[in-house]
Amino acid sequence: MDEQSRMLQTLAGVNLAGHSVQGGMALPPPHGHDGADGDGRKQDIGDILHQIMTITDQSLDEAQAKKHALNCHRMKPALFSVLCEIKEKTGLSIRGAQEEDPPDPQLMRLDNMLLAEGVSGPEKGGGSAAAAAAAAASGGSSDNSIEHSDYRAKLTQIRQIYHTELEKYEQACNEFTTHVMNLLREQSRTRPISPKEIERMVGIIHRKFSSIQMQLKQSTCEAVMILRSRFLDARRKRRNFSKQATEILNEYFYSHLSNPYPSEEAKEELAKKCSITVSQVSNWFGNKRIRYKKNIGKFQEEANLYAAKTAVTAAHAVAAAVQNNQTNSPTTPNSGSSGSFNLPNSGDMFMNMQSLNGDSYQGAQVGANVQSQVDTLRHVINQTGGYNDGLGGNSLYSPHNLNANGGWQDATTPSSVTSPTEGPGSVHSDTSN
DNA sequence: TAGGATGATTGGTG
DNA sequence: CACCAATCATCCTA
Repeated sequence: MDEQSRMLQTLAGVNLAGHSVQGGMALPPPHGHDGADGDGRKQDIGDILHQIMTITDQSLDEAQAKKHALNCHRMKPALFSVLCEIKEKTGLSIRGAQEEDPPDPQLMRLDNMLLAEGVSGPEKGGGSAAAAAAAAASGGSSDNSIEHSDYRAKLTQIRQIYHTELEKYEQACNEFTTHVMNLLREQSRTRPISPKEIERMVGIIHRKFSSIQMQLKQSTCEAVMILRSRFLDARRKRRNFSKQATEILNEYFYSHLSNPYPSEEAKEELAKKCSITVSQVSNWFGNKRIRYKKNIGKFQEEANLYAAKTAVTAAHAVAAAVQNNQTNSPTTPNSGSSGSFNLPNSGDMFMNMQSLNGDSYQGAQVGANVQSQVDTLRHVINQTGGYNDGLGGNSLYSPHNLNANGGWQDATTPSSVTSPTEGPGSVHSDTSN
């Protein structure tokens, strides 16, 4: 143990003793005398250390004055060199303890996500990928643009908040780092502080701030996730179909009440006509079948309404077809014998009626369905007698096609005469219910 | 604002 | 895989 270490130990002992004795008492007056003897020297050093220890208790001006006094003290160089030596020894362990900080995987994940969501990264077109994903997920309905602009607006809002906060954090981090560096530089006059140490301290500060940044990124990610789920969850953004679409679907449903299972082609056509997706058509029919079956009475009026509509349409169709027959050909292609609905194309009365009305259902064959339409018309007209007591169960669209189990009867077997539109041959459903 | 209407989802079935 | 039945979540209207 060298002379300086011994001195330090002595100093420490004096300091502790002095501190414990003096406690919170006022500082002793600064010593200006020349401590030639050992006791005086001890006292001197004790005072210095005491001043260091109590410096935090003092006011700023007082501290500055004391600091200045310390810096100017004749013992300062000696003390400084002692501290340098100690630092040199402990410095190794500090350097050894300095860990390389690899990129935080979680932070990387958050960064990637924010980039993917368009929150971070280039400003222009931010979130367009997410919006496109939203478009794909929502089935491409017509009001998507409104949804997307809303989504984008909210995303922009999040982005702005994120960037503002990030900027604030960075600014605060820089300010704090500068402040700490100034402090350290200032302190380096009294105690040995190497540039490496300052660097290390800056590193610590940056790590602390980056952990705050990570929290910011995390909460931003959460906000984006909530936004996404809100916009992508179809349940949340449920929109009623347009009146026209509902009309078209209902017309099909009630005109195929004996077997309300549209084929894949029919679904596609309906989807096109209603500007909805095929799966929406399937959903609609699924819901409609269930709800109709559950509460037939409730749907009676609706059924009658659409039956009347169908009747009018059918009348027009028949008139047109008959006229067509008279003027063009004595025989109707594909019409088959009376009562035969074995139409190769569709047998889909509704579809063909639509065609006759000038709509563009593909594959419709006017002549092929004359018989079916005539039958339909006949059924409808016959049924009008039951209209008055519709609620009595003898109405236009009695659910005679529902079997005992509550399911629709197998349409391949002749169904109830109350079926207004379809004969056995008209089955075209994609199901075997 | 309550309650019905309605589109979508989920779990089970054949 | 299509369908049923139940259920959810939102819309709409009195």
